[in-house]
Amino acid sequence: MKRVFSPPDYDLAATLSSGQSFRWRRHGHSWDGVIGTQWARLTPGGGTITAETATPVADWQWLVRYLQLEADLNAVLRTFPDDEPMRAAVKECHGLRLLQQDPWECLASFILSSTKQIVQIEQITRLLCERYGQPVPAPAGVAPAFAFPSPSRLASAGEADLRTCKMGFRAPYLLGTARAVDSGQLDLEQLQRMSLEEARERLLQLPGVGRKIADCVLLFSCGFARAFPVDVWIMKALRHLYFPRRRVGRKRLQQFAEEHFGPCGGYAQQYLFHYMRTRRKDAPPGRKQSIGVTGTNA
DNA sequence: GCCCAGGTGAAGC
DNA sequence: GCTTCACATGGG
Repeated sequence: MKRVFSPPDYDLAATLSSGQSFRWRRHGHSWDGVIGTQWARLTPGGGTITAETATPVADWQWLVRYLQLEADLNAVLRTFPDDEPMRAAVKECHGLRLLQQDPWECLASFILSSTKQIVQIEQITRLLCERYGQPVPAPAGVAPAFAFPSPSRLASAGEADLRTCKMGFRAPYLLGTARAVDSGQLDLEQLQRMSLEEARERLLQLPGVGRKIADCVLLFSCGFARAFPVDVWIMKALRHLYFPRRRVGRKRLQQFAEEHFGPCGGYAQQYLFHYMRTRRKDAPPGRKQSIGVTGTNA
């Protein structure tokens, strides 16, 4: 089944490859993935996104919500600080969006993300889904598709068994968190009804979940646009762009980010993150590319 | 071989 | 409070 959407200013490739979700695979111009229990192929072109599914779909709300097709991007961009680094990042990453993901998949994926490169997180989650996920219908000729495994399925797995998915020392974290969610100790669906601070407190009680991963879950799956994950890339970006030649610790950067980037700070964070990661690749070897204007190189 | 990767938790000052 | 270190695994 096929349906065409026309969201303004939507860079699908940037959005799906910017380290929010780890389950999309590019095939030519198209992207194949699984949302919930639905296989989907998304193809951008000419200001549209064409969605194909393997089974008939009466209501596309699940996709509209996941891709945030009705979100007002310009309203978000207007909240960004009017400084040179943000202008450069917005210009460079025009059309980058935030997804609204399933909280469990998001939480589990980011527990697996620590000190891993994105390409490896993609590999681990793929192995995890193939081993523990429910098969979902996919068109003939494409790779078998799987849903993300449920908390209860992972809660009943053995740690050694989980390690066969190459997650290493993260296995006990994932297992412990799966058990906490499966037992009802934490109801992920309730998080979005709490304050940001309270929801974060609840997530921080899970094994393998610290400030950064908690903020990723809050931002990418609970609708807290202010949550601002600070990872190694963002630390590098903030130091370079806003604190050149000063020693600034992680906590201090976190505090600066919360004050400086405003109510949609998480969006701004994603722009900076993607900007840093895509900029570096076309930098000539052996020479650092200047990013943004910091005053010293203006 | 070395260093690093969308970190966290425990142990040391 | 802060800093340092171990934790698996793979890529450059």
